Amino acid sequence: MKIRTRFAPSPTGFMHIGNLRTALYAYLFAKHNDGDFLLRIEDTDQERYVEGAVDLIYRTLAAAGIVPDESPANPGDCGPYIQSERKAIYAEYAHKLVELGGAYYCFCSKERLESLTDENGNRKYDKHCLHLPKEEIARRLAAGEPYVIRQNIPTEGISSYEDMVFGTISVDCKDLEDNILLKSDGMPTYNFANVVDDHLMRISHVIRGTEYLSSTPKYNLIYKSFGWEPPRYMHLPPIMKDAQRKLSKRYGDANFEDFIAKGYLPEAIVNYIALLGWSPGDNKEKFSLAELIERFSVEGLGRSGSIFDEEKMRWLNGQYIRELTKERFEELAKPFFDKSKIANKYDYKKFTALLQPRVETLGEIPAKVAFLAEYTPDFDLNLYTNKKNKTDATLAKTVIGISLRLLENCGDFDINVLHEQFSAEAEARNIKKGAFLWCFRIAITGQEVTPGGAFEMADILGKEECLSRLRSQLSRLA
RNA sequence: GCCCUCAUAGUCUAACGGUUAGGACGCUGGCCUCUCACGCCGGUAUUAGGGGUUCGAAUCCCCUUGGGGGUACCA
Repeated sequence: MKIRTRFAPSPTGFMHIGNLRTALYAYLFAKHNDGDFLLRIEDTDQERYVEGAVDLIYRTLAAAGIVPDESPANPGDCGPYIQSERKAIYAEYAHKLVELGGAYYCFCSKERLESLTDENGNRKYDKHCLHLPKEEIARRLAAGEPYVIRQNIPTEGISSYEDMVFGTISVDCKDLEDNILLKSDGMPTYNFANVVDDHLMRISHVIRGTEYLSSTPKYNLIYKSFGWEPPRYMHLPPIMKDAQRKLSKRYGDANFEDFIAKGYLPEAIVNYIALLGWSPGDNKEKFSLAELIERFSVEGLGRSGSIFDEEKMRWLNGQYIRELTKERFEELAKPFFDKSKIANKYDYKKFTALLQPRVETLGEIPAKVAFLAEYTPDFDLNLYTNKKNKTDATLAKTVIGISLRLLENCGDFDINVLHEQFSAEAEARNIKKGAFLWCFRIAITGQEVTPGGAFEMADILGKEECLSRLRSQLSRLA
């Protein structure tokens, strides 16, 4: 039998890292086994539907490199792939399930349901409508009375299954309730839709979050009533924001698009989340999507929740940035330069070579280059003092004088040539190279820390700017 | 409350009865070096607690504690 997995999000908002990871694992498992991966939209709760959410799901999967074999946009033979468009299918199967004895009509009012609440605030449906006479049911149905269809859970017995991650899960039927399968608006609940769809779409392995771990026996009872073979299950532990809170869609925690906007690379995000809850078994940390498909295994899945750690993802992202070709980095960095204070000033390309080993996310670029636009000649003179290189303002004055003369007399503004001239001059004057360059760099940047050395800074600034800055410094040191 | 479930450093994880408990992030010391960064070398820190079983337990069993999930006309 062909392996078929699915990602079945409900379009209710952001795609956070947890949702993406579920999709990723379902995709990896399918592809590792030469199977199909499908996308199904679970929009049976119209109240929670969020405009644009479906689009976001497509965009996110695409950015992550996850391509569904079947989806609403690219249907196979199991369509429609949007649950709200499958209403008639659910109704048909719900009524069939009633005939099979696995479900029954319920006409109970909200008030009656509420009256079932006990002193502890717990409520469990009492199967009242299960015992309604056939004729009464037919009459009320014919009269157009609103109804729901409930699952008829056996009053005794144990339902269990073998989860591929957690092992045997057993639940006593008496702890289960006759849940609503088909709502009064004719829409199915998740409890029913997931069963019908997974069966009809020939899903072989259901991969989803642990929130369904203990309700799966209940779903298997439905498969049983229909006489269907249930799929295999892999439940995934949650990704946490901290020790006690799950990542939340509602608050936009750790959402994919935000990370992209902050300058994370999709490959790095995918790599990071793949390792959040799955281990290859060895110490390898960097994986391309293709390698993940190759290596993915159920044995590597963990059973406890994992806290999302942006620090580590940032580090991984840095690794990816450093491996980018120069051209690719320039391309990716450009929008961030355009957003910075030096937008359209200086030569971006001269800067990208300096920045590539110095940023872990592209979003750090604007802050790293801002100083160029913020030069003020009256910066703190103490910057000229550097213990290790034994420099101070007095030495700086000498160095600036020499530098100015060299720069004024140079023909081409070639930093390699200048570098030699500066070195020779420093040596002749018995000034240590480190000291010389420290003073020079401070003079032209006004910054203690710069993303690059003195000559690299000079190269970016250009001859005229260097001259003007050096002159301003010479005059204040005079 | 009841049911399901989880538990190795601050974080992600390896070990599937026998290792000085391994790797990574973080933090930190050093090297490199014109500052910063990259890179390289080193260090720090872990089996939640208590009982068993066993020659031997992070690993198996029980209890406790703590965490997560479910208990909806949400998914």
